[in-house]
Amino acid sequence: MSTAEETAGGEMPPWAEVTPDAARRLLVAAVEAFAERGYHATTTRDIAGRAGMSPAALYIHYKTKEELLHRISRIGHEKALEILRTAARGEGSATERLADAVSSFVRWHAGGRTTARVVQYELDSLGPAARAEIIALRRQVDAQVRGIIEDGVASGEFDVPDVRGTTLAVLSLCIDVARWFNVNGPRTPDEVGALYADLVLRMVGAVK
Amino acid sequence: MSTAEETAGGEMPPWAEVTPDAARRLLVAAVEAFAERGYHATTTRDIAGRAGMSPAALYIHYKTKEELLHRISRIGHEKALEILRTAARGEGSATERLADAVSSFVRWHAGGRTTARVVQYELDSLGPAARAEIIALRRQVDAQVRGIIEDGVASGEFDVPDVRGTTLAVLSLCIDVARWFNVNGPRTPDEVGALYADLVLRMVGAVK
DNA sequence: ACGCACGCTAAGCGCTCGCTCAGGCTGCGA
DNA sequence: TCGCAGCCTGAGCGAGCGCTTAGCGTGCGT
Repeated sequence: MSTAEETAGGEMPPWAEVTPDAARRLLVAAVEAFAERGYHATTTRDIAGRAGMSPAALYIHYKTKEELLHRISRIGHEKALEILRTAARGEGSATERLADAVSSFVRWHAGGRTTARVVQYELDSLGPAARAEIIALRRQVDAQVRGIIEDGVASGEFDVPDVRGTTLAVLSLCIDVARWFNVNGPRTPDEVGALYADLVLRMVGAVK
Repeated sequence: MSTAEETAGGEMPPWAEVTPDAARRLLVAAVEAFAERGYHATTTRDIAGRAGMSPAALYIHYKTKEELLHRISRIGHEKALEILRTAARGEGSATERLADAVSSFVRWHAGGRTTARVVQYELDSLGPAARAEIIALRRQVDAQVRGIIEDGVASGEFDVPDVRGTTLAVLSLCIDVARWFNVNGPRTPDEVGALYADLVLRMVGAVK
């Protein structure tokens, strides 16, 4: 029940692109199970059970357990990339775009912590081919943030001696939210997003 | 061979307190295996094999596979806490002590990435009792960093609106190093430590 | 010289894993 | 009305898991 609320409330229209309905229910169940226990500690019986099906039903919609993780990871990374791209292509100053990127990226990690956890921490559970595909998406994620920071440096808004290192730190800060954020804790995703946007602007030396 | 070098070079005198010799070899093997594959994906046969022993030998020195993780996690957290306590009790200004704390904490996560990974990311694989013990250690870790930041605010060195949130962010930044740091990458643990210390001083508004 | 305690191994137990397969519902077109 | 296609289940396979047990070799005290 609390899990259902979290998933429904935290993520916008989650996994709407996954069809048919039974395949989506299995995928949502897998996201919850992977986030709670980790990929390797989750059994196919557990996933099927959460979706109200028998273990065999899973294999009608997915070839293997790993295919489930691959699908989740790809869709999740595409969503994350879309969030950052939207912020990076915004019309404001580099300062405004960086604050927007960080706050929305953090909100996604906090609000959709279930999904974000799987996406960010189960990369090594994928096979070589799937992992390579996801790593390529991550490089695009990095490029979005680096682009904004480079813009700010060029316009004189930011003072950043090490652009690549600072980009890494900014992303690192956002991603780690998925590790520690607690839905029942004292902070809302919005609050953490605002706090982190402020901290990141300080990191890049924005005058604000 | 590269694993042996990493362990020997990255961590100072690693696990010297673990005796007898066979128990230490098993524990070191477990750290490597857990870091590479994760706790649940690691088999007792794999651990014993890396230590050059038969699977049964493990159970002479440890009651269960989980006891190995518990021991690793406790020793690792104690080491991390010791690093931060040393920095927090230093004699310099809050600015100097915070820079010292961050750079040494980051160096530990980068240089001993193998250990740090297990310590920071396998908490949920422990049973309730062991997990509670480790969480208590983590609260002490948090208290060290928060103490330095409070000192800096009190002395007027720092400008921090949200001390608890900023403490969280500082620790978060350091801990995530264990996720992304690559021993064969372009940065040394020292370089990352220096960069991150600088970024954190910016986050707390230190004049420097 | 000898016995015994200790550290270790070979073998394997009971169990659960990911995954398969034969068959049974159910709804829709003809 | 009936056949057939698409989903789904019950039962279970082979494999590998954590862990146990019986017994072997070695070194040390006496």
